[in-house]
Amino acid sequence: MTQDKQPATTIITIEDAGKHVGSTVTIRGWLYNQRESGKLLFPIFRDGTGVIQGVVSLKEHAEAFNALKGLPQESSVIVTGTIRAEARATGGFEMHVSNVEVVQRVSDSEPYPIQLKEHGVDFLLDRRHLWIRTPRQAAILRIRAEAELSARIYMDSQGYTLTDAPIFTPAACEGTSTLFEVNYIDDQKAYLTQSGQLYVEATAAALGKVYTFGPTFRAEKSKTRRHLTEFWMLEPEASFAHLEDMVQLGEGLVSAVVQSVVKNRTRELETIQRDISKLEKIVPPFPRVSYDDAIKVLQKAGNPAKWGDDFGGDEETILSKEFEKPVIIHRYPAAMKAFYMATDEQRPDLSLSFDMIAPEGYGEIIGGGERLANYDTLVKRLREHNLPEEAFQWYLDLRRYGSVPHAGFGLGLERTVAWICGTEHIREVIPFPRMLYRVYP
RNA sequence: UCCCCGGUAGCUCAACGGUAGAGCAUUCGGCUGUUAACCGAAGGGUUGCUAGUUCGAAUCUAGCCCGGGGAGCCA
Repeated sequence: MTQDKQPATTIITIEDAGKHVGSTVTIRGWLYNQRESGKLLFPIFRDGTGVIQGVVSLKEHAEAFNALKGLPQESSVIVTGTIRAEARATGGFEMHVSNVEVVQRVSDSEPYPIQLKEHGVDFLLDRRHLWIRTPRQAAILRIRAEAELSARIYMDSQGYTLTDAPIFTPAACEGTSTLFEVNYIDDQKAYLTQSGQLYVEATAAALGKVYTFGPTFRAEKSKTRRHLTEFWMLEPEASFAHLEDMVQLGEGLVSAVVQSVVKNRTRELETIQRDISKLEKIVPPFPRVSYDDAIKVLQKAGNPAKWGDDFGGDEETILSKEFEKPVIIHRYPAAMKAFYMATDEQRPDLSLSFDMIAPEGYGEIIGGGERLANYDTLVKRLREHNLPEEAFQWYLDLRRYGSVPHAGFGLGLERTVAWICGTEHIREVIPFPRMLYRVYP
């Protein structure tokens, strides 16, 4: 390793440029774009924290001018100059460049493929490793990071302990979704987890209030803007908790995440031109609608839904359009929910379940509810769902040894962040999306 | 798995039965305040693949491949 050359001036990040007006400073980054006007150049630099326009004249700084003239896009540079407030520059500041060190010059014969104009989705996804350099994508990834951080801070503040769930699992957690099968050691088969839920039920019985936060895999052949084959899920579980406890935790969590992004990532929200006023309204309580009532709302809106139907994208969109906040739909028919869901004592045809539907048509971001605590009922359900009982013996142990009422939910990180960012597609909110028919790069 | 839509220059698209084009990008030239700068010039194509219809196919037909959106399923 060779030591970087130490410039004589202070090294700053572009996001802090405004604090250095009048000073001569150094920025380390990349040439994002450049315009020419005779003996003036207007390079735009980016460093990951933002972009800033530079200006350099041949007359004043011939060496810097010649270093930048014709320099291909995305060449890496260390530039030194004076920061000035400048209304004509986007961002309000610009750097009068006096010195340029080219770290790596991009080849003229292989120019940087991503231009500042529009590209097709396929083209961009094939170059996702470069696409994330654009200001919009970088801002989205910072918002995702804020969402993850604030979610963990909130969960811990509520007394929940993070207990990581395994990625390799012996069998289906729910039996409904398609699993990725992998070869384990010595001809054994294992499956990539499709939910940490069963494991978090075990850790809840050990630690009380817990959650898991990690990747989840679904081999569903879903080709929509709301689906990934690999996505991140936060799953709380609490012993002695009931449906209403989880509804309150869910709205508290979602509100905390949204408000943290609004507060700490304002600049990024502006970069992606998100309407912040819509996010500021996301505070508890969220509207609650029973499944029974949701059917009535749908029928009123002219939707052909009838009792017993599950909600698809259209139905979710109709329901979410009724409110400015996420809406909680609770007590779905038991028949459409997973085998481990508890039922309502008053109405055995209903499950003690809830979904949270994001506003603006972003779909279900939370699904959860109260779990079946009774051993005999659970065994009966396993058989009804044709699930391999051997693989679930450890899970049944949780009902053999001190079973208690407990509840939890799963929050889909990408759908939540896609809604917060207002992105067209969920693939933009994860650094390297894994989708049906796409595992590159 | 099913249903729709698409595949033409590096990129975004036009041409819809009669010699394959534009803008951007690239290269060269011009310009001292540009905002996806602008002006001028040049290079750049086996129209996804394979058959077929036709005097003639980017264009019509069939099959296949690849991608996008949606349904089902789900976060």
